[in-house]
Amino acid sequence: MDRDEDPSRPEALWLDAWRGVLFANARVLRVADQDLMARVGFSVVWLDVLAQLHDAPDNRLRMQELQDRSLFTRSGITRLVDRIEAAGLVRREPVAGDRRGVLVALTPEGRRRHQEAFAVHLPVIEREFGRRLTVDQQRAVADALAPFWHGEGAEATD
Amino acid sequence: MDRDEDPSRPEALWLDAWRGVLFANARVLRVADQDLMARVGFSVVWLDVLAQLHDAPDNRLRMQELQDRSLFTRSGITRLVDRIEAAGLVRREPVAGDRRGVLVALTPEGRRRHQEAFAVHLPVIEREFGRRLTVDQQRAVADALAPFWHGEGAEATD
DNA sequence: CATCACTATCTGATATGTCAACTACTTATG
DNA sequence: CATAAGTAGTTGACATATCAGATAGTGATG
Repeated sequence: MDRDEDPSRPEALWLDAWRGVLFANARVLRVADQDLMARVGFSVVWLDVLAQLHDAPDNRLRMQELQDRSLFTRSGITRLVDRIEAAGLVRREPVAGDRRGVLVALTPEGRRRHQEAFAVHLPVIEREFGRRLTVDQQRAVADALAPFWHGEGAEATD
Repeated sequence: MDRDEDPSRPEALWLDAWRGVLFANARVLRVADQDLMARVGFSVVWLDVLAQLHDAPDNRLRMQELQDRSLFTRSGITRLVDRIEAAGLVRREPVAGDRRGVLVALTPEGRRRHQEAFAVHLPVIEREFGRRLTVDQQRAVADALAPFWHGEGAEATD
């Protein structure tokens, strides 16, 4: 990892990149979250859970898997699922062969609401985020930040 | 890290970029927050407030200004300041000429702790974020996301 | 100077998320 | 099998965030 760093502003580059991430995240998420809440009735946190289940085989995931794919703690997931279940969008089911475990399954209603929310949410992200970047920038950001969601402990020390 | 760029999904690019922002933000922030909490005794939310005051003229801001500038807290400034004040890092002062308003001022102790926290925090961000990107990637991300903090669409419709 | 509309901040009720302990089940070991 | 160690998920106590008023001060109007 030998790279020459500009002696005049040695840290400015990664610090500016970090600041960009911080601000982009905060600004876009605030708008998108409020929009989603107003138009669909739940937040991006719920949408994330529904999306994970939507993408999962058979629309089902164990609590543990849901946690790995999210940024919540174990108990946080428990309570989050409690609420989404109370709203009828997911359902808890036993796991065949392991009576400790719990499967979280998307209900038909959950699938419907997910599609609706996704359709509403995507254009907002595009408008608030995507449109402000050129295609080259989109690619650059996607590539640069991919390690953060692909592998957890993935050292991207090229 | 060659990602499959399927031409059948034209939106995948900015969506992947957004996902990167989302995850990078959350993952890095989580580590940095825990580190800061363990080593300095307060969270990045506090650091954010102290930093805003540090950068402000005369190390003072009104509640309203603090709220507008804070990245991490959209509301609830009153209670946040309550806690930071109870810890002795800031102090509430009356505003000359407007008895409704409140000025939040950094105390000497607050200034000291801010410097300490900042010195601890920066290297963590570099390790968790900066080091995972090449210099070219740092530059690309910084350039692409600059609009989000150079107060462009910064109108908070809160 | 009474009153109305507006602004700045605070407060109570409630929602959300965390940590540490807990229950229930599984697996390994003798 | 007994039992101990490990795993999956939940719960209670607590910290913090959020929303809807409440409170107090300002400025304009007649």
